[in-house]
Amino acid sequence: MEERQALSIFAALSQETRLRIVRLLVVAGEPGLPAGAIAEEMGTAASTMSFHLKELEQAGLVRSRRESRSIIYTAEYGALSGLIRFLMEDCCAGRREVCEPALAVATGCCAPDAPRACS
Amino acid sequence: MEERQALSIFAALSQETRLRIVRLLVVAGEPGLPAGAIAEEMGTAASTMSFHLKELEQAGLVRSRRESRSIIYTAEYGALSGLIRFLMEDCCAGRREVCEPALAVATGCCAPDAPRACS
DNA sequence: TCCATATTTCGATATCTCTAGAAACATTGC
DNA sequence: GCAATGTTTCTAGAGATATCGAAATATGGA
Repeated sequence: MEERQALSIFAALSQETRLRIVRLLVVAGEPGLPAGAIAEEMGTAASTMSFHLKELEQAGLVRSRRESRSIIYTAEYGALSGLIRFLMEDCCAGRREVCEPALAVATGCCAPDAPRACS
Repeated sequence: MEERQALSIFAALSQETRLRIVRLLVVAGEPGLPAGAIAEEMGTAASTMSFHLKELEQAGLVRSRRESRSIIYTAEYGALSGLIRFLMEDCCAGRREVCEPALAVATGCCAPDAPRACS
């Protein structure tokens, strides 16, 4: 991942509503959620939600598709794992203090007998 | 890591100069670098650098100590690994698409025969 | 075609962020 | 005590961001 996209993703995730949107969409999974449902869940005006969703889409964190009258948003898992990779490779440079704790978490998350949720 | 601190860290890292500062300090390691040296490296005014360093310190990404006339800044590795953990545990919830690629990176980074740098 | 629904774009406003010069503060050495 | 050095705080201004109502756009159904 290039620095420019990482900066863009950090900016996108630094806003409370947008972080909650990403969380919501990650849990929602493949089927995703229509913009209106997200706005209702967050308690914001439709236009405000549209603004935030555009930010997230431009950062590459979500993808949208039209389905009849609705526009359905889904999480882009690759952007999230790419960001984690960026943090480890960029911040690990020359040091292991960052990478090793991350390895421990990832190992716990992804063990064959781990529950579906990683926390 | 609490959502509040994660938001604060995302905001801190969403600014190009600050991201570069973190990178610089991670590489600098334990001895750290004085504010003036960082400002010179980045080509910013001392007051601007002070502003950014304060942001980073408030986010918990760096720590400062006085040494004679200089103030030395060092990276807080725990905040970085904590952020990675936050991303994995918060975004992995119910899904493995994020965690598994992260595990692959971390494994490569931290293998016994891996070079000091993780990328 | 016309109306209802879902969402985005536009316009305006309030707030926050970034920048750097000037002044203030802290430390050291003479 | 005084000057030099290193850093922070203050102040101000330019630019970016977040919010929402109103208007515009797109789709589906009667």
